[in-house]
Amino acid sequence: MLRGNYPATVDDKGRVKIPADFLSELRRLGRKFYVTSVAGDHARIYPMKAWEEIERKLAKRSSYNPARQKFLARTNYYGQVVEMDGQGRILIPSILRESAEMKGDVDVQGNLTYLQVWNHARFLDQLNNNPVTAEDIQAFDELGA
Amino acid sequence: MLRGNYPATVDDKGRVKIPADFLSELRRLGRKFYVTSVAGDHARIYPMKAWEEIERKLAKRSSYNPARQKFLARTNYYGQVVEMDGQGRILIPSILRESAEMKGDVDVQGNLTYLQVWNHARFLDQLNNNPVTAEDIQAFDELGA
DNA sequence: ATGAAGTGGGCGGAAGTGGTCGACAATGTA
DNA sequence: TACATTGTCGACCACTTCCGCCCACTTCAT
Repeated sequence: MLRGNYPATVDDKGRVKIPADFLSELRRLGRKFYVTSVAGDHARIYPMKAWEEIERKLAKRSSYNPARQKFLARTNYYGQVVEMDGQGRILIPSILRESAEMKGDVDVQGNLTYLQVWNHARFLDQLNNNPVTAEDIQAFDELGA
Repeated sequence: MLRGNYPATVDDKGRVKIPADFLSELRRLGRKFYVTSVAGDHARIYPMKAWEEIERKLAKRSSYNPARQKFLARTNYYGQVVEMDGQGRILIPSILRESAEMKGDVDVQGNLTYLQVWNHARFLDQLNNNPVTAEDIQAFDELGA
C-alpha cells in the first residue's frame, strides 16, 4: 500500500523523483507506469497492473456508455505509458504538466494503489476550498480515527 | 492502552522522544508508525497496525464518498511512515511540524490506540477555548466517570 | 553512585538534483 | 530520394544534500 506525502520537484525536463519510500513497492509492481489524469488538475501515476485492472472493468461496459466514453476521452488525452529511469524518476507528459501547472515544487502522495502528483500551491487551495464539515467529522469518528 | 500526558521537546532535526512509559507498549506493536494529522493543528502517531485498521474501514466506502476523499486528502498530505530510532525517537514530517508549530516544548499524550503531539501553548489554548458544556457533562456521566 | 531516561550532534551512505551525451525522429533542402 | 539539420527524449554520469544511524554526554531518580 502507498501512503504519505513527500515534497518533490519537477525539473526543466519534466521529471519527478519518486520518493525512496515508494520505490521498493513500485519496482515490485513492474517497470512501466501509466501517467494520466481525469480533470487535468493533477497527475496520477498508476502501476501498469493497477491501470489494467481499471481497463478490465471499463471493458465490461458498453462502448456507448457515457461514463466510459467521458472517462476514456480524458484519460487518453492526458495519458502516456512511461518507464522509470535509472535514478527512479518518471517523466510527466507535457500536456499534463502544463494543465496541472507542474513545475518546481510539487507533492507526491501515495493513495493506496497509485500515486498523485500535485502542484504544491494548487493542492493547498484544494484543501482550503473543501473545508471539513460537521458531518465529515462524524464520519471520521466512525473510522475510529 | 496508551494514556497520560508527558512534556517533551522537538529538537532541531524534528525528532520527539517517546516517553519511556509508552515505549514497551509501542515496541510490542511494531517498529513502524504512521505520523499524520487531519487538521494540521497537532500530530498523531499511529502504530502501523492501528492505521491499517482505519484504512480497512475506509476501503469499504466508495472512493467518491466525500468524507473518505477529504479524510485521505488531509491524512495523505500530512502523513508519512516513519521508524523509531535506537533512542526511542520519532521524526515528525516537516510539513506537519510547520503546520502544527512543533518546535521546542510539546506535549505527548496517550490516546488509547495512538499518540497525540501538541505544541504546548497551543494545547492550552485548545483547552481554554473549548469549555465543558452541560451536554458534555451528561456524556461524561454516561461513561460512569 | 549507578542506571535509566532524555538530548545533542557527527558522519557516511543513500537519496535527490542537474546536466551531458548520443540515438532517433521530424523537418528542411538539393 | 538521399542527405543535412534540428530538436526531443532516454540513458547515463557526477555532484550535492540530507537524514538515518550511532556515539557520547547530561540529567534525574532511587
